[in-house]
Amino acid sequence: MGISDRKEREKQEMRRLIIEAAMRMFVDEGYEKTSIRAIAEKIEYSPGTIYLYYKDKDELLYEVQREAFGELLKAFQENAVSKDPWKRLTQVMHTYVEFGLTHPDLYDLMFIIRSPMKTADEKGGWTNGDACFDYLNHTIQECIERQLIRYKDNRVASLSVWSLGHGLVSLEVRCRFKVLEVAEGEVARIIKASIDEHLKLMKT
Amino acid sequence: MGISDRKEREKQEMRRLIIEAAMRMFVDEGYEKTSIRAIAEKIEYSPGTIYLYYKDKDELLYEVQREAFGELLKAFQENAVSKDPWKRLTQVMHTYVEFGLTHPDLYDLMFIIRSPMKTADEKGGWTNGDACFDYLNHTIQECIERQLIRYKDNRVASLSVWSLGHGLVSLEVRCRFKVLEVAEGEVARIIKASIDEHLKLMKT
DNA sequence: GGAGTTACTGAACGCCGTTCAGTATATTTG
DNA sequence: CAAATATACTGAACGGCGTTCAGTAACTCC
Repeated sequence: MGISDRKEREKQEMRRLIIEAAMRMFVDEGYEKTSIRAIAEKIEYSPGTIYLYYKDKDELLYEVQREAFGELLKAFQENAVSKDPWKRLTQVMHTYVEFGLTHPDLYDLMFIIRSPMKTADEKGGWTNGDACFDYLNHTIQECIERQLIRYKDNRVASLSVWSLGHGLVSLEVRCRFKVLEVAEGEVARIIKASIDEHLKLMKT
Repeated sequence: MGISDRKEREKQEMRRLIIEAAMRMFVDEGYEKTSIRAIAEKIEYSPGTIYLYYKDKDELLYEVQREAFGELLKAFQENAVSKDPWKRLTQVMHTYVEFGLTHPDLYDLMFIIRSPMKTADEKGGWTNGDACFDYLNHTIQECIERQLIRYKDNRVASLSVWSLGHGLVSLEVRCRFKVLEVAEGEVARIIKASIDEHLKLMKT
């Protein structure tokens, strides 16, 4: 039956129309400041229409989150591909931080925004998020197996490395490095130095 | 003139009444979810009254932030007082993380909430925040001077250590460690292990 | 062509932060 | 003391928000 195919296609197109407008506006203005009404106006539909395609504003967030994690994963797959797991680990770290500093509002809704995170819903609510973490995790596992780093416990190592990266990015994004009282460009330099230094410390 | 003294005193009492209600509610429910109306109702005044004492909701946040940083500083002064700078550094770290995990909503409005942070306003908008950072900073400086840690650069070391602590707390507070797929109590243990491991790595 | 389904609208609900004309109380002045 | 002024407070109102839903218009099917 061709008609219901078309209907399905149109439905998907509408979802894309909505989500693309939403993503652009989340990135430009941030999640909180973007109103459903504004998204509706942008795509030239009434506010109510959006609720025919997404349950609520949170669901828009999840969808955009999924896409954003997809982009981060892509960044890993493009910039962190060294055969040497140690080198790859440094690439992962720098890619992660670079991503966060370049797309602060995207980073925000991936890692900072207070989101229900719900349960780990079976239908992969955080699918790509997992994939990103796995990318780091596998790299670290390899490093441990070959004794390239001083950590013994996989989870402890992953947590440490991720937390350092996230701490650097999120403190910068939320302007908490003002206490340092150094020039803005300087901060980015120090952030990179922190990563390199930490990597050096953990190298065997 | 006794009357204007009393007036001044009453004004300060009113400010305290407001800020104490606000703080309790921010801690119980979070900043975003706490409405001016609800604060007003709690202290049995009308919403408009609050605006006679504080310019806007942000100013309530700043005030509570100041108090919260005061409490963190107090925690440092009580729990991180070892003469040995290396020991003191480990105490600072554990105190910081403990503080964050015990008072997640307070931590939230100190370090995570998107706040103008304005400029570093002369009248010490972040006074106690600075003091907390200095506490860490001085400890690290001492460690570097006595060559107790492998870091050479004061700022890099402070940034790294703080970022690790903040990363651990804020990822936990915002439920991003769900990807780890370990039991809840386990996470706290791994977090502490991460700190210890990192401290061990940086020790000379 | 008429019945039934689907897609969409936009007014309305109950929140929010914030403002401000109006009122009641307290103080100063004559 | 009474009148005039200053102070403290109220609560309705404004414009915004996310969300719902009765009503309408267009499309599909018999």
